[in-house]
Amino acid sequence: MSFAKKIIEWYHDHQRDLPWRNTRDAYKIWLSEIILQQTRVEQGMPYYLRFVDRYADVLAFANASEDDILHLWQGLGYYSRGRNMHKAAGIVRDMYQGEFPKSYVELIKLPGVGEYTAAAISSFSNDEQQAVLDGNVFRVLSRYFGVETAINTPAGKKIFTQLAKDNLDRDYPALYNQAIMDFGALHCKPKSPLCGECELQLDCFAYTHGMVADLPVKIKAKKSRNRYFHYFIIQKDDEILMSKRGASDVWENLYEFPMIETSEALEGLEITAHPEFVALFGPEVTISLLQRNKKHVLSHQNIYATFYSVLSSRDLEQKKVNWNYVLLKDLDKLAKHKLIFSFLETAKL
DNA sequence: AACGCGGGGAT
DNA sequence: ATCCCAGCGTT
Repeated sequence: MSFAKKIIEWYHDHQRDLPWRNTRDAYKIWLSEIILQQTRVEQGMPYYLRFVDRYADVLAFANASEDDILHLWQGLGYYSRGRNMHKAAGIVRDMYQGEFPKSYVELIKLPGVGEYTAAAISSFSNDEQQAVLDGNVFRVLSRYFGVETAINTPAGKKIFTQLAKDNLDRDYPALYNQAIMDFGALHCKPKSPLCGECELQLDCFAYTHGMVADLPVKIKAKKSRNRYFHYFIIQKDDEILMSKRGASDVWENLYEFPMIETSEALEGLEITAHPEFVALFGPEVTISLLQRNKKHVLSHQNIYATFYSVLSSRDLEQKKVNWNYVLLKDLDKLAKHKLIFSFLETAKL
């Protein structure tokens, strides 16, 4: 029996019932695929349900504002996905008359849709013969066929792309793609895979050679850097000063409190001697510490955030173009990153 | 070819 | 602590 048939056989007995598998609507499949990029099914599920409920079709999605999309995306991470989705929806509205494309060659042109996502949507919505290659597929193929080339190198990508294509079930591309990903997620897991009860055991290179724990090979990421953020809570009557983050850094276009970044950790109220602080607030300022060195871990950096309460007599709204006073009761409506919304949950302003 | 980009769960 | 998740875009 072919590799594909064995995978599909496993799938018949073990598949998950997921909402985006019960539709051929390319819009809904697109929604699920973008949400699930680098995101576990359990984590993405509530977001998927919220999005299909709020935006029933791509036109509703396109006609929302980017702020609205990011607000619904809040807490899911990798926010460029939300921004790119909004751009893509606008393209589908303006260039495709609101009809979501279903072919690989059209899908891959959309922002946020790469090779994996184009293969997934075109096979699931239109039975195109496109093999998906995601983290699950890399792992299953490397173990079963014994490929030791690192998966996160161009050479590895080339080998695995070919291997994925060669093993695609040409008669049932959608079924096979779903099957191999579920097999990787539920059975051929990164840690403690279920080899003991695996029907593919005797044909699996890694199992027969005692290399299951060694595959796939992956080049390790470099170490995270440390950053120190100082956030200022500035209230005026029933309003609070908020700032919208710019490009070329984390959390692009999300809202937060006005802040200063320093290259080293600071003690107590040392921030008041910082040139940037003096330029913003001047000498006539009252400041107090609210929360110190809250650690926030991203995949590529460690952020240490300190929160201060600030009373200033200056007109601070004009200090920066991205600064604006927001009614406290409207704070919930802004798209914020986790550091900010989790501070607000405990702060009770 | 390498890097930047979140947040959370499993081990 | 470390790994990795239905990856993509930029440099």
